[in-house]
Amino acid sequence: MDDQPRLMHSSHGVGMAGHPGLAQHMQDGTGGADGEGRKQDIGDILQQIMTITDQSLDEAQARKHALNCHRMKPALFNVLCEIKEKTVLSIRGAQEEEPPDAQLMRLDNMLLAEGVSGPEKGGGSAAAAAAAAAAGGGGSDNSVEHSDYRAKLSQIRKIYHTELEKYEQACNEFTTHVMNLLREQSRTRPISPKEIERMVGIIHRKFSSIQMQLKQSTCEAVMILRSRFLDARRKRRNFNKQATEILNEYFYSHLSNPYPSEEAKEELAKKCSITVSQKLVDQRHLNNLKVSNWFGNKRIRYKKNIGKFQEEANMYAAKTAVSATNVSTHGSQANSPSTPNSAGSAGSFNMNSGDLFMSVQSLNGDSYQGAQVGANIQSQVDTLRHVISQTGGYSESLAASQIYSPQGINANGGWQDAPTPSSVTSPTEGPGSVHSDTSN
DNA sequence: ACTAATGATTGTAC
DNA sequence: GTACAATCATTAGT
Repeated sequence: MDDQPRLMHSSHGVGMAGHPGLAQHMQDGTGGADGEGRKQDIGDILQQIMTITDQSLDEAQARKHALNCHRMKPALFNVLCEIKEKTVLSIRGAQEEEPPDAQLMRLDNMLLAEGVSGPEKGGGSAAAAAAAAAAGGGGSDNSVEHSDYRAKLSQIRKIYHTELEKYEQACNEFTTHVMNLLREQSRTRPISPKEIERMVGIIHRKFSSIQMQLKQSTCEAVMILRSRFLDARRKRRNFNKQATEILNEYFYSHLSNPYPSEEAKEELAKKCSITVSQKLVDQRHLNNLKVSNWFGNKRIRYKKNIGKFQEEANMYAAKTAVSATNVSTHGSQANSPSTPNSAGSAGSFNMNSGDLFMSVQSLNGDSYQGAQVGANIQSQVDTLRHVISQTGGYSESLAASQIYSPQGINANGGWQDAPTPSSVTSPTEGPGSVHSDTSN
């Protein structure tokens, strides 16, 4: 870095004298007078460079020292600094003081929210398992998934922190290096402390932009991880046995109208521990959607192949029937314990209880004389059909072949479109004993 | 490896 | 917006 004064000096002192051959060569080139002049300059510079090595180090040092000790040096230095400052400010003044970057803030927020940049949360997987257990209730199936996710996340976190540290260290090292360099140079060049400060600022900005890139790629990694592990769309998980049981119970006890209301869906989701591990979106809506999906699939698959589902239907029917009889013997309101929202869900279905009983009567051969049902509770109606099958002493196989005719489904298919659902399976005439739900 | 089951998605109709 | 039907994609049983 001591080349500068030497260079300046030699440009005056040596010139082209030492290498006439080169100068000659330069002059031989084509071009006008202007170009020739420039080539002359270039030749000068080349010459200087070549002669630098010829100079002795001692000589250079001596010259440097003489320059530094010159009595006019401080004054000249100050003037030059001032001029430089003014020029630099006029050039750069506008682009200084940029506002805090919104993008950077977003990235920071996200990293903080994902637990990447925040404080360490205990021992990684242990905390993850606890969190998963807390979130999923009885969801032992997705805790594995969660811990896997957490492990990957902490891996990202680790990489992020080491990289960040590396960058910070490099930044500091580079800053001190540049500062030292500039301080050193300030003895021979007009460099004010202010300029050093500004240079440090520039360096920091450069490094923070690198940091931002790091943050951005970390965010991307987290997003990819999220989508891989937590996006239920991609990674389908079967509901656990208990959840399927609860849903099936509801389905078969509402077979005439298997359309749970929003409230019912919510309750079912809660009961089944169907929870979506996404805090940012409307979780309740997603949970309900899962229940809706299940019912949609169930309806369509049941309708498509009723025979296949008969056994299952009888099983759940027996289950709910038992609980229903238990409830009724206790003299309480006729409401299936598994279907607390049944009353509300019976609204849209285009079939009344009377139709149901018509089918019930025909199915059993005899007309139904059994226990009276509590008015308009649709689930009770459904459930009682199986009470009949049980108290009537029908064998399982017989019940399977007869009881679960799709009383709610007409020939056109679909529960909803059935204008006279009973007509398909029960041509036998018979007035329904209950006509409570005719509001639809 | 093959297949059935099953949760999710998509397109269509109302 | 919802339901249905078809389909996709994954899981689980063999």
